Amino acid sequence: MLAAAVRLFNERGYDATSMFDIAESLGITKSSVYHHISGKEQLLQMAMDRALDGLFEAAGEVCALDLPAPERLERLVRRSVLVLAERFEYVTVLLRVRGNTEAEQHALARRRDFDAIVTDLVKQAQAEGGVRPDIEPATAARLILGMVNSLTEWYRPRSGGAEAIADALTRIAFEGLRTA
Amino acid sequence: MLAAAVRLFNERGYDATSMFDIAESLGITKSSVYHHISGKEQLLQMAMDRALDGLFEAAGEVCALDLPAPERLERLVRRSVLVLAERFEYVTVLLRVRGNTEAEQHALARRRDFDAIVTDLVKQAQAEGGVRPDIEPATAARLILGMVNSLTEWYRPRSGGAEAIADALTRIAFEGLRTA
DNA sequence: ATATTTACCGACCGAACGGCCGGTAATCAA
DNA sequence: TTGATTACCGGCCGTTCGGTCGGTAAATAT
Repeated sequence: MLAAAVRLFNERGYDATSMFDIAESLGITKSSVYHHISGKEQLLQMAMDRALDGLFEAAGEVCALDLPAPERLERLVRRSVLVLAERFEYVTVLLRVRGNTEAEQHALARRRDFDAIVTDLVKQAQAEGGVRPDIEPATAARLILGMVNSLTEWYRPRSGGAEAIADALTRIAFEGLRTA
Repeated sequence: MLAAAVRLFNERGYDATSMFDIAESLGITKSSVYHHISGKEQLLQMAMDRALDGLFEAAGEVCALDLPAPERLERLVRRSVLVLAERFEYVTVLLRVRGNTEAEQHALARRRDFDAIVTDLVKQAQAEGGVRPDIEPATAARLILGMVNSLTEWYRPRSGGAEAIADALTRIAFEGLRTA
């Protein structure tokens, strides 16, 4: 049922999806939906949590590795792509919330925490050398994560392996498009 | 008035912004708003057009230049950042629409056209050499544009010049983060 | 001074929404 | 078999929304 709701949220947007729509897509009535969940917002909350938990799990594992910072950064970027692909619809929901409710604001705060982890990794990588120091760590982190998060706009789980995308993305992020 | 509406659209989302909200922020009543415009959707339409027109103007100018493809690609990426910064709130609105109405679908189609222009530029750049050929042009274009578009999520017009961001972005896109 | 246009308003409408309630039918444990 | 739990439903409620309508007052034109 969460899956059905999330699919609709992504098709038409959270606000534009009614409880009736969700019920209809499950072949039951609106009342029956309320037998299983407490309200529309709970569905949103569950979706966002599923996305955030995946991201933080990846961050925790990567940060625990005993590797040079640039290597950890690259691994976290790659892992983020894979998490996004794996929990695609949940992350898509997450990346679209605007902070209209308390639950959404809490999710935004967790996103900022994740950003801070990546920013810190960039800073470390610059200090250790191996990552160019002429770009502000926060800017670099946001641009790279922006690239990762943009997957929600066009990546479709069917369209080839996430690994290929992760390769292309990390290649651009760390080596750039230019050959000459 | 368009500016006021767009600001609210970006603060709370299009659906979550009522005509009353817009009227209130202008110090007039809802009825008065309808004296100036035909409906909520028209405001959205105008906002999206303003964003798309800027993007296509940039694309038209850059494509007309007599330069190597890699150079044109880099210039278009940079110009896109500047357009996004200049028409920040309008582009933000544009990048959030999900295609729920006919007008939104038309806007999505125009966005795809813009993507196609960038994709084509990447392809040309690969053919001429100067851009790595081991990444699918469509993938590269989407990742780079994703990076550009992510600005709507964190860039704030006050926070320093757009040129600095454009520099950082094109540097990452074309040369990558790595130094070693 | 008069006529016309422009900007605005209060009151209202129908539709859609999230959510609630009382009741029913199936499932399952004893 | 019976009692309780689970899943489900139709119908309803209060609210909010986008949008309309008839009318008023100020500005502008003649």
